[in-house]
Amino acid sequence: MRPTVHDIAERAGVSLATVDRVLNDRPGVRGVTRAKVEAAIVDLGYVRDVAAANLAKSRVYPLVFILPEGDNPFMRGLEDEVRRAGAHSLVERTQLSVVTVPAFDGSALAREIDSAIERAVAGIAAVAVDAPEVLAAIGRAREAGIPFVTLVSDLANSGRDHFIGVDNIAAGRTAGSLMGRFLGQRPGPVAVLAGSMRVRDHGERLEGFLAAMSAMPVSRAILPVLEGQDDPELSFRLIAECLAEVRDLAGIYSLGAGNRGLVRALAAGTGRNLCVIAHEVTDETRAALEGGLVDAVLNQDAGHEVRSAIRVLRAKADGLPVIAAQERIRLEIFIKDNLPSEPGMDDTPGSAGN
Amino acid sequence: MRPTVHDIAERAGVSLATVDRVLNDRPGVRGVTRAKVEAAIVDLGYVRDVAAANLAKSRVYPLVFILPEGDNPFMRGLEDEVRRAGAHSLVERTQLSVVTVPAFDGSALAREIDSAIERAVAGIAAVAVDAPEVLAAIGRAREAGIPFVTLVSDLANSGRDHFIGVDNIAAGRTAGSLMGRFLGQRPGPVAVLAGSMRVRDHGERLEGFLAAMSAMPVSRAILPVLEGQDDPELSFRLIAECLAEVRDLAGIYSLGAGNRGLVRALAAGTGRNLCVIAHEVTDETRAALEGGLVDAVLNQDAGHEVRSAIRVLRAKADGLPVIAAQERIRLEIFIKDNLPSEPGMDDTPGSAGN
DNA sequence: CATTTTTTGATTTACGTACATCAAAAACTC
DNA sequence: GAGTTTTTGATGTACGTAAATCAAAAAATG
Repeated sequence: MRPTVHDIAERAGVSLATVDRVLNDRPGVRGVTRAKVEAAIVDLGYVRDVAAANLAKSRVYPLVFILPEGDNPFMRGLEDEVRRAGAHSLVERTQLSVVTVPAFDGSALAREIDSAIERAVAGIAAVAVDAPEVLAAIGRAREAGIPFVTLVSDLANSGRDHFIGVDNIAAGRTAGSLMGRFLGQRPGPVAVLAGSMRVRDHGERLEGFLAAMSAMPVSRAILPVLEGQDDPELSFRLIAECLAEVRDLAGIYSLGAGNRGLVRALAAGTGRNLCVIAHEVTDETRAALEGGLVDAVLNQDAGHEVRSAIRVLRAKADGLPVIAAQERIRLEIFIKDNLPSEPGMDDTPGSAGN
Repeated sequence: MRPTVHDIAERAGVSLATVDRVLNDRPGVRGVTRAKVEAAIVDLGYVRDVAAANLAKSRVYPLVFILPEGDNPFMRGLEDEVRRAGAHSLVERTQLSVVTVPAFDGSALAREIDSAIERAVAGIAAVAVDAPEVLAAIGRAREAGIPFVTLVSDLANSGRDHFIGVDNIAAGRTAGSLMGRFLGQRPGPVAVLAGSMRVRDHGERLEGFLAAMSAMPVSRAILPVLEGQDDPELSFRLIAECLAEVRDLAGIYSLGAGNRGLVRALAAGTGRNLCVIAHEVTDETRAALEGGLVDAVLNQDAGHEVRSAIRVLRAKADGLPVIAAQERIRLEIFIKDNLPSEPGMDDTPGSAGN
């Protein structure tokens, strides 16, 4: 059975009050007494019952998610997942709130981080922006003892507790390998649709893609990057023009969030049998995958990321260990055949029970 | 703030003791009083604080995992995951135990299920076997109010609470689609290595595979199934013979657990540039994927499955809802480029923090 | 209406921990 | 050794729920 504070008191030959003072770093304990108590804690392998402590303290963990604004379907999906998780989070003593900031706006993000620090939240999860003011704000959060998790987009040397997202270089490389394998001996160049090359994630995906394509047996031209700013209209136009101008185009890699425009252009470009690889399962890419317009979608699971962020922030707030294997976000490859059924359909494969 | 039993008592105009009787279905409450209390519960949106209740009851959830014996690497990995989860499960008031039975032995499995029922465990997770005595044992568990989860291999019409695993027909279809795409125009037949066609899962994977291959533009012969009984030596022999006899072999689909023998035969068959698709990431398939002997591995995450089983059984025991999206096990496609790093290496991609 | 039975309420104890209070004991200082 | 300060212990209350006990109240019965 699990040791309790009573066992520590007995083992160390002190009172409950002294045990409490040691466990909770309260003043008024001599060093020699403290040592006795700490030895007893180790001997007994005592682990605090966090649920009991939370009950005693009526504790609630306010967590804030800071996400970019805009109509990026992946980010909107991420927001939906946070809101969905927040709907019944009080049962788990967690209070989720979502704050949005203009996409790529480092100073707005830094301001929201400071605002969250001011409110003394239990943890912060944010989609990072590569800016010095964000770096400094993360530092301040950590100094205030607030756990910080970067989500989807990391920030190196920021002191954040954990990054929850995929390795973008590996993502690009995976796209390149698949593209090469799917195209096989078929000749023709490949186009790349990005949001903006100023975004580090997009740069990394391109880097990985180029590396993998260049390792393929068949040498193949990669056209200059089309920067669609993740805007559906602009992306549509760029791809439509590319389809019109490049008669022997073999494939398209969409590494950003301009997929709505891409899918529209593909649907309009009748009879072009291209190999298309995109990122993130959204309504558009799901339909395109099922309809055969897109060959593979590389995905990171927004639901898993949100749950992971909550778990990590909770664990850090409680001073508990994080299960690394559970919190590692995998880069998923979906083709038509292994695409999970639509969210909202609750049937388990082979479902025959309650 | 969350309503408590005190709020219910006040709202219904009764005492705490009466609220307790209604909440816990204890005798001694008139129908009219019960209705008042139940109305108050609904009005207030009261949800039991399970952590507080567990503390009051000193509750521990004993859960049992019944797994097949043998040197099937996936099943041994599954067992490792259960044992790893069990190492610190008492903190979460869960007590995991593992019981192994001879593989495919329905009566041994039924006996262990009944033994677990006898011990009044809080939940049972088992790799199912298609046998009437197993079906009956699951029924008995459910009648005893013990939640039951089938793991990896389902059993239709068994009344189990949940299946945790992948859709094997979709798995086979995925393998077929990938094989077809990777082979492209390249001519030559494809071999299939199975454990035993008596196993329903293996039959389903083959079914899916054949369906996908027949939908490919290039018509291709599928050789008669090689049944290696998931035995490394037999599998090695069958594949080695196949390599020797079929000079124009284009690909191999390994749908069972004979991958150790397969990889050995591939490594010995120098210069054969085959497209190979296997199931489950194990030490052998990981090395083969990284070394280029295998082109893709279709995987189900054992760690996720174990955590999911625990969560589902806990939720069922508490009468709480299961988050369908979290508990859906995805069929993962791994190529060399998106293979997660080795377990035991705890680094997060882009890791720059604590 | 009297008697019996059932229901209800008040209360206590328990779980493990947090936190506060104050008197008594121990340690420290001169 | 006396006076002061610090440490320690005993105790109580709190969190939300479970569960038991028994007297009082309400309901049912004849």
